[in-house]
Amino acid sequence: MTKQSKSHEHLSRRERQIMDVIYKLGQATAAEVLGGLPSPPGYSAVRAMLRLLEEKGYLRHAQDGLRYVYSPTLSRERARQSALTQMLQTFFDDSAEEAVAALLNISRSKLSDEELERLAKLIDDARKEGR
Amino acid sequence: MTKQSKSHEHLSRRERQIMDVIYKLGQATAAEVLGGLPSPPGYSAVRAMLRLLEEKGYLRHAQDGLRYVYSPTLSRERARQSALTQMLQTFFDDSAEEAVAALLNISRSKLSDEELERLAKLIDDARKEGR
DNA sequence: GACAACGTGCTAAAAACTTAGCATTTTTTT
DNA sequence: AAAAAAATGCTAAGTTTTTAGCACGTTGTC
Repeated sequence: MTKQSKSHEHLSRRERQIMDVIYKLGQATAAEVLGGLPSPPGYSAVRAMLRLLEEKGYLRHAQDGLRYVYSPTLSRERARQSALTQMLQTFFDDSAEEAVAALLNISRSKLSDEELERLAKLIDDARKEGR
Repeated sequence: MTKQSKSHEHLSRRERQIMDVIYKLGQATAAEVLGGLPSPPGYSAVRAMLRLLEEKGYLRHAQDGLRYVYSPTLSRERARQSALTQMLQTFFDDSAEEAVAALLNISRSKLSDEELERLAKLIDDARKEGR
């Protein structure tokens, strides 16, 4: 194994689930996290886990009145990249082309004309830049 | 939580790591899996885990001479979709457009002109179909 | 046909993860 | 100003995951 994506790779199941909820929401309180978990455990289990994740450096919290609001240490931007990279390696033989194709395929119906147009432009830009 | 992707969501850390290796390789023997794992455990730990994953229905094996060659139950194709969908939800607010943009961004340098051209065509097709 | 090499199955212990419960603190309500 | 409500911290127990070790089977080699 060459590179550790440093993040998701290490997390236990619950930890990962919790991080996912927080990334999805941007930031979240214990109660919100609880609401987003599959087979949700008790409230204090979630809190314990959040404390643990913070201790391990994956989360930080800000105080909002009485509550803690947790947010990821690693920016969503970077987490995205890391997750995408890992995904490319695992499922797409490192081929971005195939990944894009799969994405288009999945969301074909959901993409509006405007979105498609913007995408076309993005690719066009990439092509120009390559020259 | 509405939907379980039924696969990765449930797996423990090691289980996930092992499945990733197998998806990456397509299929793999115990020794190959071992070679692909981070902080690799002992050989027999890996074998035990493979047996467990098979028992749980995530893997099947074929015999090749003396060895077992494991492959995923869920086709790579479907696993991809499931992983992408989950990823979209977690990191991209369900926006395929943003995901594609991020992909292009990450692999800008790695994409050849031909690949970009094929992508342009894919998008073009999607646009035509939308009409 | 004995021996080594390679591979598997199984079991039980160690380690890690996950959880609940109680004590404490701060805020809000009456 | 007392009581209730909303949060957190911590500890210890319960459960699951993860691992190593040993027993057994098969194949090849001398």
